[in-house]
Amino acid sequence: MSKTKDSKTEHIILEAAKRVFQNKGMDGARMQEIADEANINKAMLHYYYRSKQLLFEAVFSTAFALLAPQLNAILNDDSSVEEKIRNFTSNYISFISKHPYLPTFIIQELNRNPNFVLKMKEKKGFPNIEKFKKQIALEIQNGILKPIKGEQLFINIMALNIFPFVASPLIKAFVNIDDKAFKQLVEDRKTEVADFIINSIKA
Amino acid sequence: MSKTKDSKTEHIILEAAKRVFQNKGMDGARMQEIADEANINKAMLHYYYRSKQLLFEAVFSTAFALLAPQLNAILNDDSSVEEKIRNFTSNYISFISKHPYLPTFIIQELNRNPNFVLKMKEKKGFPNIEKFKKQIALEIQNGILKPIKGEQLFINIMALNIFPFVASPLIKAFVNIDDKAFKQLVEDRKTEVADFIINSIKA
DNA sequence: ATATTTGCTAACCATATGGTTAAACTAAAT
DNA sequence: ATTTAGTTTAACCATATGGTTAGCAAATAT
Repeated sequence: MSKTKDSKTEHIILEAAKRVFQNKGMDGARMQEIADEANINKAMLHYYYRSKQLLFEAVFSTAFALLAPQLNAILNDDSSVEEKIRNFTSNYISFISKHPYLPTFIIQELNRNPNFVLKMKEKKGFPNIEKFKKQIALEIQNGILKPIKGEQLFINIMALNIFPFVASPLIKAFVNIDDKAFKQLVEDRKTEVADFIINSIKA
Repeated sequence: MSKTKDSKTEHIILEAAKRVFQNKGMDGARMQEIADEANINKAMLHYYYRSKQLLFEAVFSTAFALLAPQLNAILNDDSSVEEKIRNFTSNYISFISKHPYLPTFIIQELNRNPNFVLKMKEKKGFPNIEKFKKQIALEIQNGILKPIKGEQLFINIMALNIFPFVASPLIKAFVNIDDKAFKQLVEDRKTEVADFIINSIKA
């Protein structure tokens, strides 16, 4: 059996690169380490992806493309704000528990190269907050929610859901718990966070 | 005038290293860049700090020592939970606005080297959550607060206060605002966040 | 059957990088 | 004036690192 059109090697490289880049970041990652991880010759990395930068961008785009739809769920879905918050919180925490490095990786690399976010903004499917803002304003007007700016609520939802994963080493240290207890704590947050938010905003 | 005992150069190096490390991280920082930033010969870095690793640790410890007391304020202060939350939120956001790279730097580097957090834990003054937990339990018992676990509340407070700084490029993109509007948004959070939390937990 | 393309490897290259060294300079102590 | 101790510099070193090249073998096209 020969190679498929979209060479299997290319895919193996991307997977290996994902693991290494997400652990070490762009600056900490080494092309040799990626090659070792993929069990191939280092030259193959350049054969398929030309440069470290381009390989990195391939990994980053893939990662971002995985995350974006999760956010669009809360921004563009048609259910009520309360429903959306409950669904999002539960789904998002499940999702990130399966990809724990994702948010840290994305946030770290966007901080390293903020101009990078512009590239992402151009792509279709980039999360947009406008519809969400209108919905919040409407539910406030209808007396369902207490007054709050859509932007602030959105940031709060993001913060409460994402932060524990980004700051896990810090939290484990402060709260003085091991990995197992942390996992449980995060699991509890699936409902905890939604309750916390809704308690706060419901009129 | 000769040099003081604690050589001025040593201090200049530390300041330069702080700027470079906080911008580029351990992996992205270059000793030559730090030397240039300090306007000195690269060998001086090693003369005063032996190695990149030790210079980095000096910077990191300084940074952490700056942040820790801020957290202890909410954990060990004697005022009521509501007061603490209002004070902390306002103070912390003011503080970080002056040192915007601090939390990102610390979180990024702890993720890079989680075993590093153990070193910090040993130091006295390392934030401890026990007293806070007891206080929460007590105020719940007294009917002042709705039931919530101290750990979860603590994480929520951290998340709401710290996350916007850590994820600022992402937030600016999603909410579609420039630096100025972001600054205003963060300023508003000084009271916004406290209200949000207290709304949620007050019985 | 022959030529061409594709996937792949080992060896190599130029440069960057953290770190070292020996000598020079400075200022205070003798 | 000379010694001594601390400070600074230029030059250097070994290694790591991203990237390139020439060639080979299998597959594909002619």
